[in-house]
Amino acid sequence: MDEILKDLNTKQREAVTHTEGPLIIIAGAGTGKTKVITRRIAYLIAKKEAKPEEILALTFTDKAAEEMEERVDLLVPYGYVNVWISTFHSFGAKILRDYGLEIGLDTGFRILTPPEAVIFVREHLFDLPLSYYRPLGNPTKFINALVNLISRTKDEDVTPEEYLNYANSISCREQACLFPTDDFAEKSLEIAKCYADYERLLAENGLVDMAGLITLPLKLLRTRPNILEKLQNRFRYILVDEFQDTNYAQFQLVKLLSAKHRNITVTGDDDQSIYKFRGAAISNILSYTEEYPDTKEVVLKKNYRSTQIILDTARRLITQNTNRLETKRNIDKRIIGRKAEGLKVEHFHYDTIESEADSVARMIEERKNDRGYSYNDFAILVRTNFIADPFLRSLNMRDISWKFTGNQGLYDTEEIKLLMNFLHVISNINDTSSLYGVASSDLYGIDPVDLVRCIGYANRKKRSLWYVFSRVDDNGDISDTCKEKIKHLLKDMEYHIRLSTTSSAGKVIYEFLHRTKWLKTLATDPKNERILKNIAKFLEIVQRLGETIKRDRVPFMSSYLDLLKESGDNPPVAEAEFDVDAVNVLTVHKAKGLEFKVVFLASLVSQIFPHDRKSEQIELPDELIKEPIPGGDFHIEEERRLFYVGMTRTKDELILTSSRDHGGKKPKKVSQFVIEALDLRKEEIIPQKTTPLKMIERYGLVKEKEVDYITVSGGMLVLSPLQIDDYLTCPLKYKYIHRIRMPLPKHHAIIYGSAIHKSVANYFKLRMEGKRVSFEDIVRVFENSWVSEGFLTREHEERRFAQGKETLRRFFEKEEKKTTLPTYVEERFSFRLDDVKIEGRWDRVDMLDEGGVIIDYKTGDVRDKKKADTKARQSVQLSIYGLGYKERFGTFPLRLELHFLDTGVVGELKKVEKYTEKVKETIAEVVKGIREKEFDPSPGYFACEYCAYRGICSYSKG
DNA sequence: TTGATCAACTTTTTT
DNA sequence: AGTTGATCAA
Repeated sequence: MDEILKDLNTKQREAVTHTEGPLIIIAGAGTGKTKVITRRIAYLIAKKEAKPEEILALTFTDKAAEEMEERVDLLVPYGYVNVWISTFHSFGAKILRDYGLEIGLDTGFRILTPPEAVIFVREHLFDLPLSYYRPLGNPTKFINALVNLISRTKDEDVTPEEYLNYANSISCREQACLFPTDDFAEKSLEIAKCYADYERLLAENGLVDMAGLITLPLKLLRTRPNILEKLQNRFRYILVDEFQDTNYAQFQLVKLLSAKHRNITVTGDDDQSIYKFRGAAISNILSYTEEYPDTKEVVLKKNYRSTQIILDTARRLITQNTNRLETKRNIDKRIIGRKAEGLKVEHFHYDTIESEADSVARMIEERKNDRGYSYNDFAILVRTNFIADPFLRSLNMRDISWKFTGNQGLYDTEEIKLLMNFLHVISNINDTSSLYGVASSDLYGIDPVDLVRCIGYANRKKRSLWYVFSRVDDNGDISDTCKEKIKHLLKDMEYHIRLSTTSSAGKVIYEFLHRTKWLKTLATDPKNERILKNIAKFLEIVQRLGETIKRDRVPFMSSYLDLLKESGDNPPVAEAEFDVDAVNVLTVHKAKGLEFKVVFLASLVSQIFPHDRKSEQIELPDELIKEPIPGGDFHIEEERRLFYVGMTRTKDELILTSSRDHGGKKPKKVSQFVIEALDLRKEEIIPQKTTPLKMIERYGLVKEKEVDYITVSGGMLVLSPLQIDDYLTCPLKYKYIHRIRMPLPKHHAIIYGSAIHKSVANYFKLRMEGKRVSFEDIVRVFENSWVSEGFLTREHEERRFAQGKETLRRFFEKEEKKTTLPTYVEERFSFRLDDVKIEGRWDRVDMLDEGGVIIDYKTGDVRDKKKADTKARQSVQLSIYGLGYKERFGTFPLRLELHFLDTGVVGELKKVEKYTEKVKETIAEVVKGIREKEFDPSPGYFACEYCAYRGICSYSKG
């Protein structure tokens, strides 16, 4: 017993020794919360208040559960202790394994990770009652959002029935015109039905998703009183860690379980609630006393981590929030620091993000040398993973080792890309871009120039790269050494294709690693450890997937992996060894619960910290959220708590940094939180200028530009509007498509679009020849232009085809009513602009009395006029069409139009002159770029997401 | 005050 | 290919 109560302060002891009845421990940062909770468990056992198996302790992470268990083990004499310490989720899983049968659940159920849930929905996409949320032009568009929404809905303990009731009530109100329309009721109903069916499908397949690990036990306890009673009797004491991060459903579960003995202990800190985005209900902690009016309340105020000055500064910041226990319930949370004196919290503002990062690295070096710190004592905390990059680079420049926790992007590493390309080739030898990816890798080291020659050859012959490779002997342009390499590559691939018919995907990959001696090469240099780890991680994923899919063979595996990737799953890359002495770089979220001697809170500028709020693709309606919705600017308050968490990680010294120039056009402002915490006036913030010497030094580090081997012939350059558009999206993409002309598999949207186009054009041509056209004639053209390629499923293709017919019918009926015909259809135009020739084609031109109207037909899901107008204005192609008109007819066209055939919406561009003038400059820039062989990639979130060359482009983001 | 256009950013994480 | 806040012109 002495051991258990040893070196506890009064408040801690009070919390540990409390016996009967509810208890809340409000534990500010660094006040020894874990210590209290573990000692309390030991105390209850030692005092014989409860047997070990009568205690349930719930945490959020495996790590936290492990740590707690370890510490309890040390405190309790008889070694192995039967206390039930686990995460909420694994507790839920255990309950379901034991009693799931009672609610008709297959107790051999499998747990779906979120990406697996996405795959599951995608597999059953056409079994679900979707329409708006499954646009046929991009059926997978909302899958992620739907899975997220359902998960959030479950967090809020909202059942499918409740959602359905809600949707129906909206529908009633909408009909009574009490609600703004925008098909909200219809959409809600669709979601409600989809949610219900999703649940049914999961159950039928013996699956439980993450949120289900909470909601299904809830359902079980609510409908089976005998089981509820059994569990209530069993758990004499229940303890919940990090209570401010529990969601509504989790608290419901705990409440139910503890209803009998009412021995419920929760610990947490309202000021450290930072997981709103995954359902954390801060109201749980804020209104705990309302739920349990007889609760004992202990506030831990002695801090064992930070200096007083740091705590005071953090407090100045956090008291700006309104949703706090201190303000709501008048609790005094002022914490007393580890020591009274200490270093002031400093803020440094810099000119550029680079100089900010350099200075942080320099300060680390200085402190290490002067004060005997080791690298481990330092942490650089950032708001987003993305912003850590410049800091890592600066550390590299000074040869300071670092460990960066949480860099996502396993699928974006070169090694995994190569393996994915390899799997693609094994699945489909005619996948030219993937074969290109494998061939150009270091493993085979085929000369890029020869490779481009082969692709050119493939294009001329209209064959795949594989075809060209297999006849490489006939090709006089290719060097003999290269021919050998190509043959070697083909032999390898053939070997693995044969192997793949009898072996699992994991085995095939493993063989590939061996046969190419890649594994061996990597193992020779310890620097490659990270690459090896990444490969191991990838193999693990393949393994796990292999267990869950019907046939573990490469072709299936590779399409599942594509799906995983598409659905946004991108596991973190391997981390460095834990015990190396290195500076810690991590996000504030990841830093929660950790402490460091010296903390740099970096990149403290507006739009980054506080981060801009990003709304979900599909929002969970407020009405369905059961926790009281907090007032105040909730988003800012959450960010402020996050900032507070970051500050309170510090033991000795806290340094805040920010910088003005982040590479964009607009300068950044210092974060409002810095100003609040330090009570600064704006004029006190003067950026420190980068010295010219520093700037020059940095230039030395810029990677030399890759020499481009694509020739742009002198003289006349011929460009199409599409080419110009592609160049603007990404110069490298332009190079792939229009210079290398890398063949691509057909995308269903392209097949659909071109079939519609051909049908429409054909209709007009016949009409203009004076012929009568029946709807059947149009459909015949449509059918003949249709290619069965690239569709998700047979059903998708059929529906899309039917939709196309519908679109054409509407088009036909509309046009038949008109008395006028187009003046030109599919009319070619070309003009010269300085030394470039622009060649293009108008879909349709109508010469009206007032002037010409150029029409471009589009397929796509544009529903409202405003959006269509915006698209028209933003379309470079349309402006070029206008310029072409001016060049041919000498006058500007009256207007330019985009006709969205699927929806019947028309976007108009009326200020033709302005836009055609502007587009001239744009063209000039593109031409300059192409002439100067500027094919540097411009990777961006959207550009890359829809780029077909992601798999082979090393700059691709996401 | 409103609308058009530009520019920036596409999070944080657990099971 | 989507949204939002800022900024500028009308």
